Amino acid sequence: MTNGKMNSRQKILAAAAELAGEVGPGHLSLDAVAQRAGVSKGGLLYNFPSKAKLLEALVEQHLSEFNAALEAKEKQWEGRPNSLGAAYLELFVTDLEQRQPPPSGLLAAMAEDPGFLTPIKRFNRTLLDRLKASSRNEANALILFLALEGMRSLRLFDIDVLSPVEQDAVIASLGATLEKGD
Amino acid sequence: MTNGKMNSRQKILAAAAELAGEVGPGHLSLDAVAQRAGVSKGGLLYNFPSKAKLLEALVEQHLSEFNAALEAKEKQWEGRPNSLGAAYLELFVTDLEQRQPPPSGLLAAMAEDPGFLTPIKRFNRTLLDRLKASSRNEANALILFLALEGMRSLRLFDIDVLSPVEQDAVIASLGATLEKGD
DNA sequence: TTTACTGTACCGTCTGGACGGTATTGTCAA
DNA sequence: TTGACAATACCGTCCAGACGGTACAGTAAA
Repeated sequence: MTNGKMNSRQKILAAAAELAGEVGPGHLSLDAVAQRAGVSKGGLLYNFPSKAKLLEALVEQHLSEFNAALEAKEKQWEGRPNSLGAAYLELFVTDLEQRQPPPSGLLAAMAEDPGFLTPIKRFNRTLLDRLKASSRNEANALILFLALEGMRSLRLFDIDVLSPVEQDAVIASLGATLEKGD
Repeated sequence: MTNGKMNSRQKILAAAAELAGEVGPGHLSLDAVAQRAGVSKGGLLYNFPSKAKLLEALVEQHLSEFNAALEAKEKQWEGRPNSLGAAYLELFVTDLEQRQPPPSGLLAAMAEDPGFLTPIKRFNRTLLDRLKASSRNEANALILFLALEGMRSLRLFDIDVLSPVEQDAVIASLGATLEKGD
């Protein structure tokens, strides 16, 4: 489990995500990733046989990290009504507090081929279904989902226009709707 | 205004947006754009001296088209409270009905350099300010903005997960909030 | 004569990826 | 215990092609 391979893969993935943010999503090159990861190009291609596989892994990693964080938050709200909605909302709050850098790896994958985002589509669909199932008011579940998706995309593009005060207002308002039992 | 230059420019812009959707945002090449537009490469570079200028124009075009459409809708709702919010919402409805293709040009610009999106940031900020000003409930204005932004980004990435029924529910719910005078 | 191109040739650079090595560790029969 | 070989995890180099951009001569309309 804790073999050398894991380590190299992780370093490469991290380097790729980091570089994507620096050079622009469409300018991620294998050479640069290898260099940043402290690995030769041959080594990179050993771990990821093609650029496509690397980008695919970048999307997968983002998804699994997001999912893990969401499940962790959900446990904290266990039992309460609409724990998923609360967890999803809470995840955003902590993300904002911790000033997480935007997941530029996603943009790099999309620049290469939007098809790389289909796993995200699937994930979002099941997330939305679960959100609807655990809420009494369907429209509110949809709007919660969309509003957070909106914030997410604004941050992803680095064109976030909401002030911290406004962000708090949005979160408070969505949270209030949640607590009314919807 | 309707001189020959405009025509070539328009053809090039249209070809670029079209191609970006076909080959992927990060694979837009000047050669291919020129060919698609029925223009020589020299001609393309005569109209847009560099790739950066072309992408810049792509973003500008999108913005001005969006703005024009929004102003047109706003006139229809003139006088009524929160006419801007209603217009913005309505714009989405007609966009959905007409099954407008996603503006892939934006993605191509972003793939090259996210900085190309700063005009959109400015636009969004003023839009949000106006939305807040014309609404009595600030939080509702923010959520309207974000929810529509969410739908927009999902469509942009072509990972829209909402069924038509769900879309209608969202629009109806946002519209109802609007009519309550918020 | 100017404007708005066309057409072609070309240059320098970057990129994905193939390929042939190599060091280390593991396996296993004699 | 040892010698033969195999698998793992890389390294370093090379290359064909694509790309942005330049240069320049020609042309047809206004």
